[in-house]
Amino acid sequence: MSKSTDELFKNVISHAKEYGFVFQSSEIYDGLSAVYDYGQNGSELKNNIKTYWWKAMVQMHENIVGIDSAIFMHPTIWKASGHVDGFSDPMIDNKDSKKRYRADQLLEDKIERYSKDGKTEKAEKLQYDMDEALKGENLARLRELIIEHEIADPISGTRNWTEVRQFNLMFSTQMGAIADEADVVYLRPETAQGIFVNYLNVQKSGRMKIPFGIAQIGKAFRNEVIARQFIIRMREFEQMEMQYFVRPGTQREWFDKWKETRLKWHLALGTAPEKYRYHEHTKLAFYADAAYDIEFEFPFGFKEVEGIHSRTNYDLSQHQKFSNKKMQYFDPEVDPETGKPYGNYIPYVIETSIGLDRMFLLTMINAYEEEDLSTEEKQDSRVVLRLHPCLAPVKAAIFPLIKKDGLPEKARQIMDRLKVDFNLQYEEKDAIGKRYRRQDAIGTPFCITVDHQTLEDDTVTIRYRDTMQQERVAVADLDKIIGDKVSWKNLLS
RNA sequence: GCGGAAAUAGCUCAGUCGGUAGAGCAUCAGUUUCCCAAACUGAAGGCCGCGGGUUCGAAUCCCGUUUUCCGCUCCA
Repeated sequence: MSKSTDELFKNVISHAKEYGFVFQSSEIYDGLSAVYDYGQNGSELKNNIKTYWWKAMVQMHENIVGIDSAIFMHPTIWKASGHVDGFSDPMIDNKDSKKRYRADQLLEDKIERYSKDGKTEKAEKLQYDMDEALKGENLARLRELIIEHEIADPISGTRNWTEVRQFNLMFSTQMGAIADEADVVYLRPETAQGIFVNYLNVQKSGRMKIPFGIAQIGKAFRNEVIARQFIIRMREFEQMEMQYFVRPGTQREWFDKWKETRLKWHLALGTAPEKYRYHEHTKLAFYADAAYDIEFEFPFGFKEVEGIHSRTNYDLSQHQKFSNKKMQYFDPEVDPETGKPYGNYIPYVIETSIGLDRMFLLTMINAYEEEDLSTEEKQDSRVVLRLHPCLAPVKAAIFPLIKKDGLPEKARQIMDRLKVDFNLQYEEKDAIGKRYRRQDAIGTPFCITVDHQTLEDDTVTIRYRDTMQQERVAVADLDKIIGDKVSWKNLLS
């Protein structure tokens, strides 16, 4: 990371706090690690990003519908999805090599070696001890076994081990008043499962025909081992996911289509294309048959913003198995090869999953500019957020040029009419130039100034954030001028 | 989780040898009425992250802890 980009990132974080975009959670109590709150401008920006996504995905596609599923779900769902077993391994670190191992894996290796060396008795004894420890979830016992059997790190060769810890990325809590094993529920680690378990409900009640999609925006929770880099990795975060259900065999074609469609969505905001790249997963997760990430070049390097995964029929098949409910879809369309309908099958799924918080950060970084406005006479600069007008938290600010002569009253009148349609701010404090700069800092695309001439001919000046140019326009035309620039048509057509 | 660094006003940061905290910007009120950070006057804002210890005395030294950043690690 070069000094200047490092500096830039720090400045964006400071700016985000100073102007009410992002605060650390529970700051007055020293903060809560890797949890953040969105402030008055941040929540507006975040909502606008959500709206852009929702409109692009749901509203613009006749065959995609949205849902809003609960964060709590039946615990068995997480067994079916692989989240319970797949990420609750006992881990141990070697302090010298700084490598992390699965404790049971280390013991298994040792058992194998005992067997090979003909020490069958020892092998059996260790196997028994280990099974007992695992069954009882006795982590301390697992560590004892590693120490007792003098297991050394294959890299460092030392036996300088940490405690054995259970890493489970899911947060759990109890449902019901009495704490009981059976009442454990998890906070969802992804929103996708809420879509899968509702797939039949939506398909039937919405009379959806394949291919169709179900979209959802919502919070997800992961108890990350380490969470850093501001809001890049948070313990509580928000995802915007769409699962697209397709006929088996067509997944590649839809995968390619969504891969392109999603990148276009990003680029429509005006981001330089070289800031984005695809990253192909070479090592695929157990449920996937293809996976690409859309990565953005953050100041600290390219990071995943969105994943497009071909999830096969893994999730639906698993839910069919665990719930004993048929997850199949009857496809009446005629297969040209056989001349018969495609019939019953479990659909394949293409997933697009974007991290809303990362998208938010990306948008802030992209928009942030420290502009040098110095002339020969004086030094001058401004911080401006060049947000797309559709995303800007405040669409326009209305200023009386001065605080008297009836100008504030006139400005209020205009404000009252426009605020029905647009999120506006009114300011009369300080010199006009300062007010302009304050709006630049939060990315407001327009500033409307009411001056003495306004009282005579009902015209105002409108000042553009990006060019700092001003124009004199009729008050009556303001709705259209602002409306045109902040219309979603600019992004969706 | 390991190693390193840091934490002082809303933001960016000073703070000497251990002697009870400052600046710039920002904020608020007033004067001024001006189209790109104007000026002037005034005000508010800090248990120096938190908890211990050493000391007559700690923002400063020591220990612990929390949070943040960097590297490694992790990320079904």
